Amino acid sequence: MLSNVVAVVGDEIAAFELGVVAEVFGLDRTGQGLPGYDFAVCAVNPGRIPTSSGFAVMVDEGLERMRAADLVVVPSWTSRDVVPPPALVAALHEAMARGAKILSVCSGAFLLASARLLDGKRAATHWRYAPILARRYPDIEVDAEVLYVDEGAVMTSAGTAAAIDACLYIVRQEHGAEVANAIARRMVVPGHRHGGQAQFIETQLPESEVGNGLAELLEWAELRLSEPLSVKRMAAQAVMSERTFLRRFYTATGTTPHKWILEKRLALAEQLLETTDLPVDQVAQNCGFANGDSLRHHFARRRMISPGEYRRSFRGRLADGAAGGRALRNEMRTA
DNA sequence: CAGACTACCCGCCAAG
DNA sequence: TTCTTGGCGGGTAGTC
Repeated sequence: MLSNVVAVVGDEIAAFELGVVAEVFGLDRTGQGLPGYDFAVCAVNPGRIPTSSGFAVMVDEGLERMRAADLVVVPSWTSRDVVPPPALVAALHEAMARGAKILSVCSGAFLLASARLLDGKRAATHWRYAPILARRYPDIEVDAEVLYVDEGAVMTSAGTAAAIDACLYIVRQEHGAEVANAIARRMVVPGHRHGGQAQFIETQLPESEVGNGLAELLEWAELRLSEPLSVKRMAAQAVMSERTFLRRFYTATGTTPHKWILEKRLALAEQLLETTDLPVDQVAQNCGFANGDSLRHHFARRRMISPGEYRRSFRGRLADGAAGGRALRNEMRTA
């Protein structure tokens, strides 16, 4: 039975992700007949820790607090490009060996991956980071389409709000659906959400306005940006004639399929340029551009800058890893 | 940069 | 009658 829950943070806190964990496990609901948890937040370096949202949190506990935990949660991990502190990795291994369950949220999967806790396992992370995680750790089977993955001892969940689903899932396993649903009601969220995180990929218009069965197709296409996406193929996927598809597409998105895909591919290219050192030709391939020239052509035309310049200016502005992580997460939050 | 080729996509229009 | 569908033509844009 999980009764002692510890959220562990690095040198920067993702406020929402930590907040979700604290809301589910840290709030005393025993007065309403719901289970109580001994909840704490601990830090690699205790003290005043800034959040990515402009305010700071006081964390008193250090890593030794993890020794009592039945469940260790990593709500996010700031420095995805930096080797994590050995003491933190050791504490995670110790917790795992002791039989504690470990849960990561969003970019927290990078910490677990770096600590080699995900080797040979399936894992989830925010959809924007999934390709990066998969590339960096070929041994991990990254699933970009689910809200969370339960591998028993280790559990990973997708971006931001998927933390709610993952935490409630844990409660449901321990205490049953009734308890989990009661907590969900208190939080005013659905007790159990179906579907993958793909449903949160930003679309041109609110989903309610993307009718005509186009919403599914947009999701489908967005997950396949690296593949050839002709009008013919998409129309077939949407089970429509090409002419009707074009009309409905324009009605739903306000743009044409070709322009929509181009914009999505450019956005993906920007992300890869910012967060990886892949050569431009490789970035182009991963984004569905025929070659580097094609990417450079469209990038220059729509962004008024070359891919190389874009990468240099981004890296120049955000030289240190922490600032880069903050910018990425802030950008993600607007998605 | 040029040229051939291909795909896109939008007006038009007949059919349901 | 009004609306939607879907085939066709061909100018334009993208690809090689």
